[in-house]
Amino acid sequence: MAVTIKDVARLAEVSISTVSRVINDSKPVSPEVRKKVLKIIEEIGYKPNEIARSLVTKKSFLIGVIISDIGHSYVAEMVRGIEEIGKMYNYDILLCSSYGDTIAQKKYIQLLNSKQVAGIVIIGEQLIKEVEADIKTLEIPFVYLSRNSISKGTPSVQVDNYEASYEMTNYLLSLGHRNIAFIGDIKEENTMELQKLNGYKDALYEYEDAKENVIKVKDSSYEKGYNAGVELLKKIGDVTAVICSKDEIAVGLINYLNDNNIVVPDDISVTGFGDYKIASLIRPKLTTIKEPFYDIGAVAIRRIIKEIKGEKSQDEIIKLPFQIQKRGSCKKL
Amino acid sequence: MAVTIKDVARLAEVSISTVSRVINDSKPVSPEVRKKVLKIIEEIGYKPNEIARSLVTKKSFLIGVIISDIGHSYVAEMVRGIEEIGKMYNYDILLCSSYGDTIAQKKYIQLLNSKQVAGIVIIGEQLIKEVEADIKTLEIPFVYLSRNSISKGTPSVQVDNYEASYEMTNYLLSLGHRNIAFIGDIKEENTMELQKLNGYKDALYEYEDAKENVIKVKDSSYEKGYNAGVELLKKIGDVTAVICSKDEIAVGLINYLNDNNIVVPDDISVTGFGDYKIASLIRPKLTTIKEPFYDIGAVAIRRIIKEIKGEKSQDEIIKLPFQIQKRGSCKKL
DNA sequence: TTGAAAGCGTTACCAT
DNA sequence: ATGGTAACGCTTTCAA
Repeated sequence: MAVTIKDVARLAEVSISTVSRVINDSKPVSPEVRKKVLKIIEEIGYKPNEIARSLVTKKSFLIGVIISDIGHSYVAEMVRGIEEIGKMYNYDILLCSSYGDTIAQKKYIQLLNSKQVAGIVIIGEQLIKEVEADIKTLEIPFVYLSRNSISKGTPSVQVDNYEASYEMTNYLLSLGHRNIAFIGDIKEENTMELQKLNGYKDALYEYEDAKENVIKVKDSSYEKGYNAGVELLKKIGDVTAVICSKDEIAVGLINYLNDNNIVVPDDISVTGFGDYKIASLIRPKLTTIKEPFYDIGAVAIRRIIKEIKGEKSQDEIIKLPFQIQKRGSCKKL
Repeated sequence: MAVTIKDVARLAEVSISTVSRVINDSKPVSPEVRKKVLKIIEEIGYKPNEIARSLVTKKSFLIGVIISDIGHSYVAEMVRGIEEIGKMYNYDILLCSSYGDTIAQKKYIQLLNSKQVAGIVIIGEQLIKEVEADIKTLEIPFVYLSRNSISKGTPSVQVDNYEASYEMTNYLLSLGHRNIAFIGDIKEENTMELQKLNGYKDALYEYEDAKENVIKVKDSSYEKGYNAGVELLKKIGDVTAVICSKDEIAVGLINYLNDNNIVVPDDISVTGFGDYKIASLIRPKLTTIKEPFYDIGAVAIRRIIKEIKGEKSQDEIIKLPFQIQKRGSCKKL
């Protein structure tokens, strides 16, 4: 049996209330007593039982993080941000992978609630309204993070996708490209992808000689990017640059082009979105939008901690700055 | 205030003991009463408070996972395995990233203990004896996972690195290569790297015309692999194939060779170790040893759960099968 | 089969 | 400034 507050109290010859006060700095304790208690604590290596603590305070210093899949490097980055900043405030991370399954998400939300988590972060491609409703009834501070979808009225942290896409398109235009294709996972609900598409379109709009070319893919995977290459090839000679809405798509596309003896960037320029780890590992290195995933996680958890402390946050959606990473996959025309 | 066992008891007109028995199936309850209780539970959506439960049972259904860095894809894979299998047994994952810092690891061990975790998995490049000692005093089931170091007498799950390296070397030999270099992060403590080196050496030993060439790197990173290329180039023309002890090293090396107009696999064959995600994303695709990281995590957690249930495990080190993934980075001489 | 009550290790209120 | 004690929500003896 581990040592408890009672042992400390007995050995220090004070009441457990006093020991509690010393541990929590909750009420004044005379210096001598404090010293004595601290000494005993040190001696017998007492550690407060967090479980008992949580039971009475109803706070667990646990942040539930429901993710789609830790295998995605951007998710891992976000989790890092959440964890590292959380730890600074003594919060620990309870990890739950849903693999996009709504049932699992709902189950985890209940589970997290029963573990009395202080906050919840959901990271996923999409936030189902049902899940959102579930979480809101709990009155637990929460933030939704995605690289993909937007949920109106839900606290979130992200970059300005429209702006990023606009700037990237402009960059390609400035390089002399006029026939720039856009490959994206565009669905009605996928608002971020739509924002990117709009940024692309609006940038092109300012150039009379620019031509729009949109290829839709069903999801944002390496394979879909690879396959999109087939459709793109029908347009080659025509298209000189491609904006991909995700790095995976770009990498898949580059591999397809490579496998078909089309040289990036000599024959065609390619850009991505995200700046995942792989972006600087492949050859040519990928020109892409650097999304600050770590910071997104960090800001999300800060926001939650703020809310725990009672400071209601201001904006629903916090926008973080992005950057264009110019690398070898693009070339002046 | 959430509904508690008392509410259920009141509404079902039974005692809380009975409700408890129904929830836990711990003692016989008459069918009618059970049904009534279950109905109420369903109706009011009662979920037992896990915290209160843990307090009395001293079990938390939490598995502490202390990792180096979730950013490494192999770590992410292991965590996936741990999490997914853990969930099947109702265990949740408490994630702690140490970034290799011993102090942090020790702190987390105490923290996990105070949260009354049922088991601990440590994933890291190295397990410091001090940390190991700490954990062993706790008498919490634990497993150490690494892609790198071995800790004698510590429960672990891994592949047979010697065998894998031996087979990979043999594969290259069978392709006609005789001047095969080995690049590894070899330090005294790094026993896995040493095992790989020995596998390589022993395989070569059987061929009289085979030549040994070992390049040591300081750690297993992409950069070190890239830089190892410099040293390797001094030997080129001579060396026709390179075994890298990690995929990162191999990818770094391939990029270096690529940047210096040396064609893989035409001029030189390269192999890796791990089969991280990137291995099949780069061009040429990397021939490598597929280590079953997901399964390693899965087996580790199974082992812990077994131990929780009182079945002491058999072997200290469980060996899992590996596979050689033959891809484009190697060529017949 | 069921209920009453003790107890898990804390915190927080109420006295003193 | 300090101590006593109820309460947190549950499990688990002990009796009935």
